[in-house]
Amino acid sequence: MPKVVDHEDRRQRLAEAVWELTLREGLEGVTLRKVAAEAGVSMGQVQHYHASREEMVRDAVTRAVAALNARIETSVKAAAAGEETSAEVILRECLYAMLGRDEEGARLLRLSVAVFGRAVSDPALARVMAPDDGELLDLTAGLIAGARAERGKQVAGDPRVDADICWALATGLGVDVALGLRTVEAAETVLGYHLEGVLGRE
Amino acid sequence: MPKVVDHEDRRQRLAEAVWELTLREGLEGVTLRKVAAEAGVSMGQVQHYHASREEMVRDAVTRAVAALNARIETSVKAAAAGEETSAEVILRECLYAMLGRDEEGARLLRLSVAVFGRAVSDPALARVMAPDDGELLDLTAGLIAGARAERGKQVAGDPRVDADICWALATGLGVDVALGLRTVEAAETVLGYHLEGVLGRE
DNA sequence: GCCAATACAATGCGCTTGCATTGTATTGAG
DNA sequence: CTCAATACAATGCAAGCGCATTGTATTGGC
Repeated sequence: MPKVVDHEDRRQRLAEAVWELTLREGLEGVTLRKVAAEAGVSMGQVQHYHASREEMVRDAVTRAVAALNARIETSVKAAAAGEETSAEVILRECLYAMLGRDEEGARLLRLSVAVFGRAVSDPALARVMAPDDGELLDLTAGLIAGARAERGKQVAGDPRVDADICWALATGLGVDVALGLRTVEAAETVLGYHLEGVLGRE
Repeated sequence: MPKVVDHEDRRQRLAEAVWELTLREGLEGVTLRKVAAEAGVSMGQVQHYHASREEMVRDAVTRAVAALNARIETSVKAAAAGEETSAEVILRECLYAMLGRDEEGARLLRLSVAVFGRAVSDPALARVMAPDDGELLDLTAGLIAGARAERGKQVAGDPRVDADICWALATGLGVDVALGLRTVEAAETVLGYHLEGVLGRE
C-alpha cells in the first residue's frame, strides 16, 4: 500500500555516508544530521531506517566488513581466473588486497582502523569486526602449502600458523598504511619479503 | 607569588584520567566534565591546565606514547641486567612488551589501538603516534643479528627488514589482543614461532 | 473512491557539550 | 602590610546532540 522504495538501496547509501564521515572526522563525528546531509536526504529519513544512532553505525560497519570480505573473495577469484593460476599468485593477490592498493581498498582499510579504535571499548562493535571462524585461515594455509609445492623447496613450518602470521602482519602493515606512516608500495615490499621467507628463498 | 603546586603532577593525573575514560568509553567519551570527575578535581582546574579539549587529549596521548617507549626501554634494560644476557632473550623481552603482558602494558596497548582509530582522520594525532626515526629498528636489527650469531645458524635475510617485520607483526597481534580476539599467550606463541623462523629453526 | 499502511518531512524538547567569564583564595616579592 | 600574580571554583551560554512527536504525501487493496 505504501510508496514503494528500495530499502536495501536506502540503507546502503546511508552506510556510505557514515563511511565517508567516519573517514573525514572519525566515528565520533558521525551524527544523524551530518549523515542526512552527507547522503543528501532529510533527517527524518535517517530516523526512519535506523532506530538509533548506535544501530545505524553498527549497520554501516557490518556492511563495511562484508564489503571487505567480498573484495578478498573477488581478488582471489580474479587471480584464479587469470592465466597464471599458481597458488603463489593467488596468495599474494589475496594478502595485498588488505593493504589498500586501489582507492576503495584504501578507504575500507582506513575505515577498519578507525572502527578498531572504537571497538576497543565497545564489545558489540568488536564482535561485528571479528574475523571468520578460521575459514580464511584454512584457505590461506592451503595456498601456502600449494605455493611451497610449486617452488619445490622443503620448508619447515605449519602452514596454518604461517597463514595466521601473514594475516597478522598484513594487519600491522595495514595500520601503518592507514596512518600514513608507510606507503602501500613499501608495505607490499615488506610483505613480499616475508612471503619469500615463508615459501623458501630462491 | 602564587600558590605553589606541582604542574607536572597535575597534568599527569589529568592525562591518566583521560586514559581511563578512553579505555572505558572511547576517545569520544572524553569530555572536560568527565575528566574532571575522574581525576576528582573541578572543571575549572582542567581548563586551567589545558587551553582546549583537543590539547588535553594530545597531551594525554603524548604521555602515553612516552610511557610505552619507557616500558620498552625498561624491559630491555631489565633483560640485559639479568643473568641471561643473550641477544635473543633481550629481543623476545623487547617484542613481548608490546603485547600487553602485565596490566599496565595491556592498558597502554588498548589505549594505543583506540588512538590509532582516531588518528586515521586526525593527522595531528597521527604525528604524535609516529614511531621513532629508525632508532628502535636499528636496535632490533642488532639484536636479531646477535641472536643469529648466538645460534650459529646461517640465515638469509636483512636484519633490518626482519626487525621491521617483527614490529609490524607485533602491531597486528597487538590489535587482536586489544580487541580480545586473541589472548596474550596465543599472541606470544605466534610471535615466538615467527622468531624461530627469523633466527633459524633449531 | 475510500481506507489503511507506508515513507518520509518538519519541528520541538531536554540534555550535554566546549568554552568564556567572573569571582575568590592563596602566595611570595618588595 | 601591600600588591600583583597565580590557581583555581562557579556559573553561564550558545551550539549541537539524539530522539520523540506530529503532519503530510503517496501508494495498493477493496
